[in-house]
Amino acid sequence: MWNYTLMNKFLNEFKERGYFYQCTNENDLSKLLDDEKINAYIGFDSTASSLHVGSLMQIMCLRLLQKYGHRPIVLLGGGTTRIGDPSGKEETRKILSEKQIENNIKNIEKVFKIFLKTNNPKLRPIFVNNYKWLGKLNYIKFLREIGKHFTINKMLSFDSVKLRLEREQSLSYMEFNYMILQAYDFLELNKNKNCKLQIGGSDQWGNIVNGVELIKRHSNKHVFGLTTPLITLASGVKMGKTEKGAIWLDKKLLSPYEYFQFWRNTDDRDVIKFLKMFTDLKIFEIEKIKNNNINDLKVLLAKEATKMLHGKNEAKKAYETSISIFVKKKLDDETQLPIIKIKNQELIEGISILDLVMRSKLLNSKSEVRRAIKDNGIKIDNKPVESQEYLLSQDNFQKLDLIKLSHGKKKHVIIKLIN
RNA sequence: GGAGGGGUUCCAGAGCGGUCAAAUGGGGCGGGCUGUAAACCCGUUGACUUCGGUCUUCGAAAGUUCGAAUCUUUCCCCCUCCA
Repeated sequence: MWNYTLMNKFLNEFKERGYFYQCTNENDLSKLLDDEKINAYIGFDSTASSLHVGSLMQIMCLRLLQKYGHRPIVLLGGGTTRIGDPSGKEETRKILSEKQIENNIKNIEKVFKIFLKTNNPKLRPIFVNNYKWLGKLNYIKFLREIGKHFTINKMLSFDSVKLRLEREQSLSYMEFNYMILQAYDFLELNKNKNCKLQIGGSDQWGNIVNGVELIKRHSNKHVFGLTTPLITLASGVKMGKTEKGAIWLDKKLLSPYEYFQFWRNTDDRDVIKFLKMFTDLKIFEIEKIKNNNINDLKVLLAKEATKMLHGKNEAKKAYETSISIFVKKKLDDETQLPIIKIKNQELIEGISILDLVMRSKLLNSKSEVRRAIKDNGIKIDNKPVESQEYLLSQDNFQKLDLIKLSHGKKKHVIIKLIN
């Protein structure tokens, strides 16, 4: 068993925080990290316009790396996104247009500029787009130089391929090549950016190993791969996906308040784990407080996580919004809840509750609203609306020019009167 | 290329001429209990509705029938076995 105290500090913390799953050669990597500051990369999927919390652990890995003086390389796969990774995919992906991919990449970069912000120019993240090299590959040359290092026998044995074949799901030749392209990315980054380590989720193991071996065969250099575990929530669901939609790391897609709430609603069993994984709190500090009131810890988690992504101010506002809703049950103008404006004039005729809820986007159809009302699920200022005939009128705004419209206990919207 | 089996509402999966907007389970949503947790219990889960109904859905199109998810024909897709 490897002795923790002898292990490289970065690796040590990497493990303590729960990021570690597998490594191609732990001892040698530990030595390398002791001896020099390296460049390491992680590739990110660019099929959506933003990343969601499912990628957060990878981002945190780069952040940690940076903290120990190593330089992160962020690969946004303009090239591989055009192909699609078959790992864990039930079906062939749809192919995105060039424009879309370029836009996605631009937007995703912003997230890294937040998480990997630094004053040290030597540690600034390097952004690379593999389309730059993959886009101009010469097929024959590529087969001769790179393709010769891969055997079909071996490729067939990788889970990403094997599973698809076993389930008799079709796997296109295009997708079959994905792993070679990813291996080639590593080779390219090793040559041009002196990148010696690739990190990825455990599902990337096969792809990463391929890269390590390719570099060994092609350039006779020893590089490393490191994977993180797949995080499943205590409830058994894969992290980051909720029925309502993904937890995006972009305030245009998910408000800071909703992001805060996501963390605030963490399952009890996951709280300590998440504090370690997704905050900057020191491990020993977390150990000290781990028996504190569980709800206080959830608030701490939510505050820290929100602060990291959206900044101190937004985090504070998100916290205050949550307090005003769940504790004080009072409204104020500073809220981060969505605000729906209505004109005084509209109140003369009155606005039907059906239309109002539709405008608030709290629900998607009038039928849903009717049902929700029947189930006591629609509330105005915490009082259930009793009839679908309910009309919003000037009477609702006697005291304040704000009212709160809610669906259930957790989804709220502010209705604001304007002239 | 030959022989069979199948495509059903978010998912899995029943239905196999009217009583079917379609059983059941999962998931989702709401309510209760609580701690903005878990577990549990209850309700709900196509759209529109003047709450009487109306409209659109069972791979696609055409047809038989008073009436089709259910029968026929053609087409598309998936699977199993044989060559």
